[in-house]
Amino acid sequence: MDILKELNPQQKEAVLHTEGPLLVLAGAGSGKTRVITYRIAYLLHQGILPENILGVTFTNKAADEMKKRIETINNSFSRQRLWISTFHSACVRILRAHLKNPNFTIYDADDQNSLIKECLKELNLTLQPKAVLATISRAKENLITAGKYTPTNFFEQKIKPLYELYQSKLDENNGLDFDDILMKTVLLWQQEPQILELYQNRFKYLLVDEYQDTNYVQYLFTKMLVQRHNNICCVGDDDQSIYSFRGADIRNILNFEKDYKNVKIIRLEENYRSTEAILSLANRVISHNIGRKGKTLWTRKTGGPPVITYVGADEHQEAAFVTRKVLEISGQEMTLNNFAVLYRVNAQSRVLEEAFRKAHLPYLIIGGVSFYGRKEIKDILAYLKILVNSQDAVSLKRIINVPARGIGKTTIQKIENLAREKGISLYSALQEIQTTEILPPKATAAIKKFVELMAHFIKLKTTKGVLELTNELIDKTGYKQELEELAEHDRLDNIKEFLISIEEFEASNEDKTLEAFLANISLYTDIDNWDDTAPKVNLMTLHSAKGLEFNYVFMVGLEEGLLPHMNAREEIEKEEERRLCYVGMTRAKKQLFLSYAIKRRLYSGTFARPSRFLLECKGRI
DNA sequence: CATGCACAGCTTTTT
DNA sequence: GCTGTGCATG
Repeated sequence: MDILKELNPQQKEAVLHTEGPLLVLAGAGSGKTRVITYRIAYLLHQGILPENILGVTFTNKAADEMKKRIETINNSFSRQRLWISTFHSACVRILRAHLKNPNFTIYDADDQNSLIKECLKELNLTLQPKAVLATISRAKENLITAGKYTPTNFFEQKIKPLYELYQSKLDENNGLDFDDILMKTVLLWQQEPQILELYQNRFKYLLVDEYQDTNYVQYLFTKMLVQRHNNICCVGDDDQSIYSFRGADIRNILNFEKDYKNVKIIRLEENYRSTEAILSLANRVISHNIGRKGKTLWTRKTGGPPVITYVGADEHQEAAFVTRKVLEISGQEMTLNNFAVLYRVNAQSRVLEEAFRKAHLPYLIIGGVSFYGRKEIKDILAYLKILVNSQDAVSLKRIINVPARGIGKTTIQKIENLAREKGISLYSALQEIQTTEILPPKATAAIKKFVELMAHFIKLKTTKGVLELTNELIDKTGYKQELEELAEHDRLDNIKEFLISIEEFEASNEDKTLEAFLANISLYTDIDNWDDTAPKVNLMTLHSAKGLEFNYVFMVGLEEGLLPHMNAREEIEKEEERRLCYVGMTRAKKQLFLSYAIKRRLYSGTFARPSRFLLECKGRI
């Protein structure tokens, strides 16, 4: 097979070792994606059917790219039958196939927030929604359902009833949060072994990317799945584990040898991305961490322009430095998409934006408030979600009076009361309440009009596609008109963009139903649609930068308190900050710039001391 | 029901 | 120090 010539000995070994558990410890820029794609291409070449392979990645973007790359190597297989997807997408597919009520709504962070606030109100508690949700999320990641949740301290005692109420509301709404998607899949497999068997038999070969960032449910998912055929290939890098705050457990990769028998371990240590100047510095920083699997990256790209450190008087000077350098280098040879500015917290982007705008440098912020997180998009999506799942009260309450149609807070309260009394959904209560005299005539008329409007859309849904339906929706609800009257051009543009994304969905997916569209869109984020060829400087957090590479990388705000962040107090947390720093540094191909400011106004504090990670490079820059 | 003001909250977040 | 949220007022 010709393609094997394009691999180095270790990569080739990883591709050819198809039977039995395999752990590939792949350093930054060592051709990890190449190994996975070639491995799948090789399996297909060996006559393995596409439906017998499951590849799991962490982003849709990675999944899409992988699929494309496999096709360029080998395009004689059925794209439909090969599953390369995120954990969540795979689980949604499984749940949609086996759940009694498959038209569930996926609740994002925003929806979760509304729901937990309701719960806090009902139980008369004043905890931080964020803290509550984080605790519930941690529980779900560890497969602890509300019923099984046993408090061990005062805080958790307060959480218990909240978790129970929150979950019962989710169930009533037929809504699943992101954690439910994973937890319910594994629970389904535990409760109905014949369903698990179905998938065990189907997926003879499992590949998991970014294994260092899997949490307990994801770990279980993979472990249960491979029990029959035992062909699991996990690829990851313990030095790039940066999501422990989301439940990622580095032990999954560190204990791989104990979890599976006859494990083969292959290290990929040749870095094809960065120059020696960059890599030696990164190696130096990460060597300060203990408890590593241990590997040292090397590169053939000896020398290279030195890593440059810049000290600014304040954050504005720092931003000016970045702008100046970008202009200087881009003027000579490089288009702007070759540049990235990486920071620890999103709040740092503002100063940079100002500087870029002043210099007329086009830039693009990745992450932050996502496109699908925008109010106008979420509103439209809420309408669509109700059409699929009328039990979804969160979405219903979101748009019942958007645009304003005379259904106020008291009215909604009365409808909610009726729904609770009769034990029916909020949507059913809308119909029910019209036959009573609970509401004043004006409100009843407004409800009637709203219900008729929704009924119209529900009927339309059976005959029209998603695009036509949505077009009519923004029109008939008066949503578009309102934005036009308020001259909200940005929002109108966003809606136009949303309509384009529907067109793209209809063009590229076989299942063009609204159900499929919603399931798909809930699992997509900005980075998945990111056009990395547009001539713009990329701005993003260090976290968002994982898996990406740029010729020129600027890491800004290398100060104690920012990187490592002040909230990372424990030593293990400091080590994760160091890994974050390592991830940032290893994104650079040609040249790396490190900077900090002597004085920085962020929130109300001032940071002053250079980051310890800079000091750890000492003697090298 | 819309607007304004006060006040909380502020790390990262592939899904 | 800034921004989004939530309640009170008109």
